[in-house]
Amino acid sequence: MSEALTQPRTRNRRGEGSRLRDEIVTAAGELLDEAGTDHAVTLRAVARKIGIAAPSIYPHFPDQPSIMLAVVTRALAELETQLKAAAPDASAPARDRLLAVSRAYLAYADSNPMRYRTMFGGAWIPEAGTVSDEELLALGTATLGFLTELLTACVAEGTSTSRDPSGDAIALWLGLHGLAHQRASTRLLPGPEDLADRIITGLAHLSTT
Amino acid sequence: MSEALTQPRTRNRRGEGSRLRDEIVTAAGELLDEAGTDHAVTLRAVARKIGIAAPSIYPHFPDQPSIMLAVVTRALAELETQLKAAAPDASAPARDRLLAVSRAYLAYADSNPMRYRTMFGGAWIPEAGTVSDEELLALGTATLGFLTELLTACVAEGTSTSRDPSGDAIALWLGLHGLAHQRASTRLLPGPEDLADRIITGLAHLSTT
DNA sequence: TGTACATCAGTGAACGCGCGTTCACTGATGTAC
DNA sequence: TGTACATCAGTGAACGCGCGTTCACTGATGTAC
Repeated sequence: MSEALTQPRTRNRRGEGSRLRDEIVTAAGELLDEAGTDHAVTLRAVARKIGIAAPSIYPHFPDQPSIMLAVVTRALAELETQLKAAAPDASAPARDRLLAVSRAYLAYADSNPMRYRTMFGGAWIPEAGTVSDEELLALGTATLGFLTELLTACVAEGTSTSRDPSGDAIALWLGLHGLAHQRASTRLLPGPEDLADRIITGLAHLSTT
Repeated sequence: MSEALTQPRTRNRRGEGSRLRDEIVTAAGELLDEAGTDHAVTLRAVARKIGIAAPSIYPHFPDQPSIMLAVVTRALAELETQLKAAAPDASAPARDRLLAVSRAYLAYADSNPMRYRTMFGGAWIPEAGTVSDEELLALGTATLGFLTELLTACVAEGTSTSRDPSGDAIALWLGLHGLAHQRASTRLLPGPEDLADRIITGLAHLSTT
């Protein structure tokens, strides 16, 4: 009674039952953002948030970790979209594109700190082997591929002195990840204003001009 | 009965009650390492592991987060000790000392992945304001100070071209953190063999010779 | 067009479990006299 | 030296709670005839 203040939820029409799946993933993501810990994302809490009975989740997800996996999968897709949107078109200098994408990566983490931590924090990784390592790796590969591509273009353009763009792209990603994760964890340790650019130029061997 | 297979634990003598405090912190750290998630570190699990009754924890810790704080505080002290132990004495070139300490940092994370994630993962941060931000910051400052000192020495020695050693020390720490955290989270994404050295030299502006 | 029926989307009550926390307690140990 | 007593270290039973999960179910909706 106390939680039925919202209207009793009109059920989905036949054939549209899978809409609930989306609602579950959305609600789980919101709980994560609000509470700042995956402790809060319980089956019952998700159900409560949507306004359904807890058992209604079972037709869509076998257990809690698989909900988390869906949240992370969606978040990674979001991140990729935002990175692509932030990149100027290919006519712009590769150096500018790499900087823009790197900054967009940090911006994503800044505006979705809890989600970011969950995506790359490893804490959500399913207990049992419900998700294969390969699957996990594939999730993060798109972003890395993007950075590799841009760094290679910088080298071709002459604005990066990297002698191993694919290896250095990993180093760059790790540097971005370090900064993003630290900022997503605490707001302390501000560092100099151009900290992000130092990390990017340092690891991508970019020219400083 | 099933868990009283170990002998019934001789109680501490008078005045030595605070030994139990140490045992609690140790047990919590072990649970963390074994389970790989702070979900496993419950008051009851800790008590079970030591072989005491759950309420016996209360004279030593008011709640679970304060146990986690003690675990993290101890782990940071351990890390600091290992970094100091890994540094050659001051007669060695500063560049060698910085590399040795940076590698020791990564080695610590590699051999204590779960503990590392907990230390810097932010997930253990107490819900309420039981610990001040300043306190948290102070915990991590020792390591950073160490890096700053060494990087400054490299500049003086001429093996680093950094123009802002304290700012670049933060960048270096963040780079190390990114790699350490990633490795502590999954064993995937191996990258090139000299990945660590690329990050260190890139961010510390070290000479490559 | 009407109607019986299968299916789909979701419910509500109930279970057993481990948790944090409380309470009154016990029994060994050191200390004051 | 002996003994009464305060204190300290830790116990064991009990509570209420939210959790995951099961089960039999309900009622609307589309479909076959």
